[in-house]
Amino acid sequence: MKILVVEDQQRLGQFLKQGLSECAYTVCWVGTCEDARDALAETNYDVIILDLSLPDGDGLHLLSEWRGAGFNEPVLILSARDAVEDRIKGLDLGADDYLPKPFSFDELLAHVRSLLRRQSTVKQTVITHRCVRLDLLGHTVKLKEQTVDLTSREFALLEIFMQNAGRTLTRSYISERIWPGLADTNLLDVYMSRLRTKLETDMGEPLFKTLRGIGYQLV
Amino acid sequence: MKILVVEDQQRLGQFLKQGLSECAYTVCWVGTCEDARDALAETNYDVIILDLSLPDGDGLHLLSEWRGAGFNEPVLILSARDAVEDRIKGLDLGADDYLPKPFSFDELLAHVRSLLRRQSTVKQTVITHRCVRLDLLGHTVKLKEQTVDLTSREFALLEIFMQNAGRTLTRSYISERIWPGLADTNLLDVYMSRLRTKLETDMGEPLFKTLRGIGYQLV
DNA sequence: AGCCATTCTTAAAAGATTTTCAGGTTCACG
DNA sequence: CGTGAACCTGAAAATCTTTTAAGAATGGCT
Repeated sequence: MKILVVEDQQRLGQFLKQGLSECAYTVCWVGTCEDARDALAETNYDVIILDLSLPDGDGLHLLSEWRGAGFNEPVLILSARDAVEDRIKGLDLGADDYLPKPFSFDELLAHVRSLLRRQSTVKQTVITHRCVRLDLLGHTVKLKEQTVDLTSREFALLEIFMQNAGRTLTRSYISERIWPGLADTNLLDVYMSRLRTKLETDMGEPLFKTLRGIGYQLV
Repeated sequence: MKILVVEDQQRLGQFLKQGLSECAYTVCWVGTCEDARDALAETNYDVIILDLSLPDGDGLHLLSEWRGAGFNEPVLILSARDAVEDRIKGLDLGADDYLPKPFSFDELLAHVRSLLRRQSTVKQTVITHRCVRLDLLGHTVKLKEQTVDLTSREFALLEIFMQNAGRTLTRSYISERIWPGLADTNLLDVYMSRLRTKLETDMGEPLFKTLRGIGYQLV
């Protein structure tokens, strides 16, 4: 389970990162709005813990930006501001939970568990990786805000990679999934080439890494 | 939107019922565990507001009973107990939110809105109607256990009907959704015919009803 | 460097889907 | 009952997707 912590205070950020890590969560800790934007654009998170007072902007603004862009990860707001109006504003902007500072770490954990439990009953239908967003329900693909038209085989292939981002997938594993019984063809090569020409435009490093003799990997 | 309020204090219960009703929610107010059980067994609610101290039992016990039975309506716990341990216990038993008394009504509303919003983003991925099952994620259709192969246009057309089962859909509405800008063709006729031959096999009454001069309806 | 196996790319054939079109059927209304 | 508009259906044409196949490029190895 991946958690993004957006917190500028050094002490608290460090504390959260360490505490959550010890509970077997994968934690990414950023201290600015800009870094938070980058982090979320890159991968999916299961929960976002968001402090409102950030050096380069308002957390609430960041939240409404995300919701507007279609990100619907559960957000837990962390804030010293305990004015009722602020809490209402936060919830109405799309926050899922609100924990006033100071709080006990155990209580934070309980809130995180609650949000995760809820999330797990909801099937994830949008997968994001780098600047690629795959909507399984809408069957659409976006490459940094631009819609990319993929045929159904192309989509299926990309879906396998997105579901296993970072992992190495062998040729036979992929082929068997998309073209069962059609080994000994070079279909996979052809479709990898097509995906690359459609997706690997103006990107720094390539999206798909070839592992000679083994298979491929979405980096 | 239907809300179940479980609250034994006369004054507070009345206040909540009236306040929420004025916000256009349908409210059912009960004062005991027993009534709450009955109410939930009878119909679905979109949100449950649960007070912990009840005359005939503990609210937390009721909650764990529900979760055990598979009810996963969002539950907002309302409680004077503000000990951290109690809040943690409530959340871990399956509550989605915790509002300590006393609270402002506006804040309660914000929490309710947040819970409802989250609920609505939970997308249904399998739609069933009569003996037709449509899996939006898997992009598959089953007609009483038998898989039916549909092309993507056929699937899109069926999806519109399944999403609006029973409702009358005008020709222009459907056409505009699937073939934007391609009015004045008889594509809809052609595809309705195809869907019918694929789906209306050995069924009693037909699946699609034609409303002459208007459109169609999934019955 | 030179070789070989693997992977990449391109083009064209094969296959499937979508669209068009024309003739047939049904239904409401006079 | 005849008429016309609306709807249905089958089949051909156009388009798009998938597959096949063959030469080019690449990378590891001696």
